[in-house]
Amino acid sequence: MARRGRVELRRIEDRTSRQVRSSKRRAGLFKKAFELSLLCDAEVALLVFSPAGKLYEYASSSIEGTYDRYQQFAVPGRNLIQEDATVCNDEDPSNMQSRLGGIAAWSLDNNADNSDASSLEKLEKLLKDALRITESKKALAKQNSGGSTSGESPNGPTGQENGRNA
Amino acid sequence: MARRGRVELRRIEDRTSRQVRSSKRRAGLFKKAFELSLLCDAEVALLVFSPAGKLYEYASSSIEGTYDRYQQFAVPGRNLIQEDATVCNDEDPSNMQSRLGGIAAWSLDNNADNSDASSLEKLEKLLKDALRITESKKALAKQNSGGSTSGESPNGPTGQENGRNA
DNA sequence: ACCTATTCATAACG
DNA sequence: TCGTTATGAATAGGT
Repeated sequence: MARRGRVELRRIEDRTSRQVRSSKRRAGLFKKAFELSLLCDAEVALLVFSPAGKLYEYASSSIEGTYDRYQQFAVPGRNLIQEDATVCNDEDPSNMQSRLGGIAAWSLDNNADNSDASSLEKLEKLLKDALRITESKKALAKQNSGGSTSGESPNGPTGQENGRNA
Repeated sequence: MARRGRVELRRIEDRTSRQVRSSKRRAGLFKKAFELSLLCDAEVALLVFSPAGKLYEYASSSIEGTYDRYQQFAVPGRNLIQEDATVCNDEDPSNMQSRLGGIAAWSLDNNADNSDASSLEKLEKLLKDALRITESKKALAKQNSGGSTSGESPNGPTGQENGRNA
């Protein structure tokens, strides 16, 4: 009733089995990607094309944005804003945060499957609430006219992947 | 000597701990990505920026190539999402999941200072997209298009991997 | 789709 | 940072 042995590291030949595996593993992969971005404050972009040519995507911010950043890394002529990576901030539970937390929880709970009608209605409410708050905050931000661009903490070296650094 | 309980679904506050887990989870994520591409013959592209701004990448073929495919795939659909259900012959649970993941990520990324206009607009877009999908799904009720009818697709066995993980 | 046995991933430590 | 180990998490296969 379970795996007999270790997972074979080659392409699954059986079509049905491969499709089932694909769904499950994809869901797992997306969850892991989300958790990494959440727990470790990383910017993650993930694209998956199934053999059938179907697109699945995840991005902690946006695919385009992250890809842009990636390209900047690859091009030496581009200067990156260099700031220290001392980003240890706290939490600020706000009304918005509560709404978003609900959404996040829903998201994780319904990881692989979300075709349930009642769940969708609940989600819809969460989304509408969050949107309303967003609009309000946006209006307020305009009044203050204070716009600090989003900035992470880019470090220097180009195209470095697996390295230790400080 | 091990996990005392379940994993907290919150940003890791302790800096050292966060970095250690980041490394481990990143490695795990890359491994999963590799396995998915290999076992299920999927095309996978994964970009991760650590909070320190370091780039980690994995692609079963190439980042550029997959992103290219993504653009061709995603852009046409983006303009016509709200069309009649006839256009949406591809039910995509992960798409919703991705958007929600993005929202959740935004949530923890920006809750401390969500007075930034551009960030708010980004969130607004995420919310609206998610809402739209929710509405569509609700309207479609429990109609299931059956996913991929037959599996295989004109995708060559691209079993390459640039991964650098153990 | 759901369940269960088993492997896998990984948090806490040394 | 590396290795070990106990425990939670993911998941292959069956139902």
